[in-house]
Amino acid sequence: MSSFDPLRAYLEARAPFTATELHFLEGLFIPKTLRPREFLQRAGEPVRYAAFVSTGCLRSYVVDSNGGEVILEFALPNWWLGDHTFLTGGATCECFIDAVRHSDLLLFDRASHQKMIEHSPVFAAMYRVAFQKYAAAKDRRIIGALSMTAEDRYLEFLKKSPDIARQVPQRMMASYLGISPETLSRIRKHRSSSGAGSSVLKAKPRS
Amino acid sequence: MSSFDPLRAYLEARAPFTATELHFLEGLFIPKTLRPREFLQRAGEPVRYAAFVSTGCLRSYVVDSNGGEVILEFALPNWWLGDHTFLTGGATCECFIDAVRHSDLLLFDRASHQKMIEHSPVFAAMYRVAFQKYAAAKDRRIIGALSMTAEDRYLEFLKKSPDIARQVPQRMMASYLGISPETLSRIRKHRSSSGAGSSVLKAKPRS
DNA sequence: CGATTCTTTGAAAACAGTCAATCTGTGTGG
DNA sequence: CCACACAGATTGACTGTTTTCAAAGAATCG
Repeated sequence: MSSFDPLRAYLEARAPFTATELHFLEGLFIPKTLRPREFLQRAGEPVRYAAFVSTGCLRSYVVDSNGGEVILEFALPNWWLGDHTFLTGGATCECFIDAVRHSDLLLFDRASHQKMIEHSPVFAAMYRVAFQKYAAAKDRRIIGALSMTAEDRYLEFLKKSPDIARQVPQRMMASYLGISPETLSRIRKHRSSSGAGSSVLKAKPRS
Repeated sequence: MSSFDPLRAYLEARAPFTATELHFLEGLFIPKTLRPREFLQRAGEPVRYAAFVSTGCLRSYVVDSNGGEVILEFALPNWWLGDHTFLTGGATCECFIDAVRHSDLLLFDRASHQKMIEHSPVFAAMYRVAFQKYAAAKDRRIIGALSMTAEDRYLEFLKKSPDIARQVPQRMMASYLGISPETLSRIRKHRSSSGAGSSVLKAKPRS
């Protein structure tokens, strides 16, 4: 029983890694446990690690000019997570990363990541595929943020990420969707009362 | 004088390619010219090509459920452009790509792209760096779309992409920013008349 | 020119945010 | 076990931004 097991399973499910490669890769990851609300990194700190999530749930977020948190992404088991400057060589983190709940991670630094890419073509190919899917998902999120109403974004989120919706507080879901907690609360109320109408918060029953 | 020259210059500026490598790469690209409004691809068509832009200006966009266009990105000379399903193996295009003005492109298909990555480690590394920067830019756009007002998004766009702002119609800029053409027109009017009142980027004496 | 297409403008309505108060559940210490 | 504190969620009233619809005014291109 090793903390590397979840990542080994992840890798083996995606490409035919040899035992030698797996052993090589294992040596480059550093196990780390985070308690709820504990930080992996804060904005402004030097960029150190990115992580593979073995168990738990984390989030990355930035703080905007008004002091509000904007959640960039949530990470569940079998996801990769890091500051978006990690790969491109930025000196300091642009975002905060902390644990939503107790989480087990496997950390790696830039030098290790470089070694993985260079010494394991299989890993390089697999990582490229994962990264490309991730970029396509970002495009879809941009489209949603620019063209959909708050309610439709919420419904799509429930449909596409029910596993995340189940375990993060409503306040964080609102932040991820770019809406205020109050608005999300009203959307939910509207939907639970009036069956399943999609579009608007019409005619409030003024008692 | 070859249509490959702009791409050769792009590559040589970023990594030490050998003459052999360059010649190998050159053979994988197909020159193509697009007139204004001519399509490279339409949503629903099979995924065929992605492109390197030598000259001109293109855009990729999707059509949302209300029939409105949402522009995903503009591409200027020295940019790569393709459907976001190009790299991940989707069968059909999710977006439209057409030329904003007369443009010269170098097309490549998936098989060629695979060859570039596999046979030229230098190209693979360079492409990875470009792609990672591109993904980080997407994150910043998500943050902006979720947390900034229409006016601030417009101002940031002017600051970060003055070259694009100069050559695309206002209507398209609005679509890229996720606001209606009318709202963009009002923002511009408001700014030209009343000096420079902005909600966040106040008093920036740009001489 | 004439025909588009793009931009501007006005008025009304939809949509979402803010502020403030209340309600709910959870966990803590007495 | 209870009382309390605290954070999260809900609700109401209000404000402000953005969209929509409609029409008129530029600009562009064949």
